[in-house]
Amino acid sequence: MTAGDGISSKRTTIYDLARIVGTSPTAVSSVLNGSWKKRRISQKLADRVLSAAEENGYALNIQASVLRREKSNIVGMIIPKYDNRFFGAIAERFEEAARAEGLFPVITCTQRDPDLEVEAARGLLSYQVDCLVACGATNPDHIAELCAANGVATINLDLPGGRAPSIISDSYSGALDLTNVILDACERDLGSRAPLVFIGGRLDDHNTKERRRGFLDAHAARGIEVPEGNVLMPGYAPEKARAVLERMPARARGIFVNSTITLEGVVQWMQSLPPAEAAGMRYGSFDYDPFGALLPQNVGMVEQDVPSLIAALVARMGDLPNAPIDVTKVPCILRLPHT
Amino acid sequence: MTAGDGISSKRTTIYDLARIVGTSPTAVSSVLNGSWKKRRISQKLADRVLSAAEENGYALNIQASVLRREKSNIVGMIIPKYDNRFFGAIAERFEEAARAEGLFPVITCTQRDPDLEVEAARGLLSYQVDCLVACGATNPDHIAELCAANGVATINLDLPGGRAPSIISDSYSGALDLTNVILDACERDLGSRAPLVFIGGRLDDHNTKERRRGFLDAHAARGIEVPEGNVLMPGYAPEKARAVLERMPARARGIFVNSTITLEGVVQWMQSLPPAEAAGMRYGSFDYDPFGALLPQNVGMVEQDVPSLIAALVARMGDLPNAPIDVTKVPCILRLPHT
DNA sequence: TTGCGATGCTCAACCGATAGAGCATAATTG
DNA sequence: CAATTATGCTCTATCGGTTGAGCATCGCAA
Repeated sequence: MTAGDGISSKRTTIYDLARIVGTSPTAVSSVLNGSWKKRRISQKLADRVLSAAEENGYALNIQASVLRREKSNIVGMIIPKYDNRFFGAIAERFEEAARAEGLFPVITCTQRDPDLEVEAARGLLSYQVDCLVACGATNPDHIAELCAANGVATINLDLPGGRAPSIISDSYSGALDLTNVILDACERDLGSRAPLVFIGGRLDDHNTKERRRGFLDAHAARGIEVPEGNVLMPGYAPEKARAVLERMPARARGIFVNSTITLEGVVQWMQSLPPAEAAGMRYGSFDYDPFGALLPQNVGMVEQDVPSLIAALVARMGDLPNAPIDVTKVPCILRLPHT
Repeated sequence: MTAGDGISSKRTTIYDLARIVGTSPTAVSSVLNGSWKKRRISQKLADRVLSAAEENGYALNIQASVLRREKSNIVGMIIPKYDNRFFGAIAERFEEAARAEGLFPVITCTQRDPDLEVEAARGLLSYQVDCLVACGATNPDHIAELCAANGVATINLDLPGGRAPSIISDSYSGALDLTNVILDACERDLGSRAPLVFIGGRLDDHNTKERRRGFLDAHAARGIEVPEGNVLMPGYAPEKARAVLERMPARARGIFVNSTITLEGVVQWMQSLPPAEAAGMRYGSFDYDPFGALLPQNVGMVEQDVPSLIAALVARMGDLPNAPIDVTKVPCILRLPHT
């Protein structure tokens, strides 16, 4: 790039191409966006425009394009974190599915911070997203209202809301199955029929509520009473889980862990115990992690079916903006250690 | 929302707010973008505009704003995957840092697919990004050329390139340290001074090359010769690693794993062995994973210092577009099992 | 030879925000 | 009191692409 090479600093526009080819900007635009057949542009002109675009490294200015069009073809997603397999897979699959639909995905992560959630949603609205997916949002209805005020449709993913269609995992059934797996393992391996300990999450969180319900029902079906102190919901953070387990008076035998993030704390805690004591424990966890699955006392993990969740999401996106405000539950996949 | 409520379907614009407040669109715009002081708008009018914006759920139309401005304040990043802690942390921290600088981050993931990488870069260019970060790109120079053609600056992250500044981890030193940790553990725990096995990655990948160099130098410093067959580079995929380990003639005692993704395959393979045999092995891995760190035979992980990488990235972004084309190496953090 | 549709293209307005220039009115100075 | 400066706002063009309307020209049939 030599000095005085003035062209390099400016992007090529359809006006440049029009001048080069000797036609109108309209013709160039219609050739480049594919509407040229409908607009009766000749094949010959189209070819000339395309090769000029190629030669000059033309790149569409989305801003200008979206500004004029009614639909942006941009779909937004807010997601809490990228620090576990579940959300990572959601993000990857969502991008993949959106691209397959000819849409442009923009994902932004909100660190589980309600304020950042709103700020991020507002940011995505600025992009004129056609649709906003609120994944694992702490207050999905607030997001939905914000979007409604801007005429943008929303869908809730992972956590349901009352103002938009929701796609969520069937946490109840998953928890029921997982509880049974852990109870069986405790009986088989440890000869214990003691009630399990439930750890992680918050009671105001829908998934935690459902999983707790499945946890309790599985015990009830066996006639095992669960003392109130066995259900610990100090949030998801590993340190919180660890602290609460350390303060627990009686020693747990079997543990139901509400998320892999919480599981980190549980495993840290177990590794701090005398090995013999830790060996007398079993646990299972919601959400799947390939390394977590390989830990010694882990007897099962419940994997959320991300491909199906995204498929359901895309289907609902097709129905927008008149989709019914309902809740779609997708079954989970129980992953047992392959022995 | 009643029928005939025509307003609900349209987004609020500065023209709407101007009409509501009884002022000009220019005044509204300058109040909302913060330039009102410079433009001598009164505090009184500013307050009225702000409350009207609040009441009407106004959201800026970025497309229009960026179209008019010279800088977009949008920074793009392409990233290979979201399926491990390293890239997850990169994405989270990058978003955080960008926002702190008043920039708008857009990240898109490319599935380690070279074509998708280019397509994604082109997509981000359409957004008029001021700067594009190519993280872990298979062909960073191609991306850099594409961007240069559009007058956009690039920075390489994680993998270096020759046409843009690069911020990478000091893989050589990290690998040297990790190799020593594993060799020590093998000698201490197993009484073995056999050369380790190196597994994962590709030789055309800069990081793999550097780590292999550190691996070999650590052996050389101890006078341990490494047979060529001990260095296995079948890519990163777990299945590839597993397959290649199964085909290995001699049994490994200590293993240097090139990434957590590869580690999945290694651990699967070890769990398929007779437990006594697996117990006689030790390994360490590049990149940190909290569960991976807790696996029994794991004697150490090298964590890339993501906060420092991002800090270096942001510093370089400030120098653009005239930043020197150099390579910044950030030291890694050795994480040992806390005994 | 006129009439009419098909073909191939151009014109002008517009999307929403912004920046420079401009224009009143009020306050201050000589 | 006129001249100047400060204050507070509005006007207009513009970014680049898209869209509906419009305008030649050509071929073909009556």
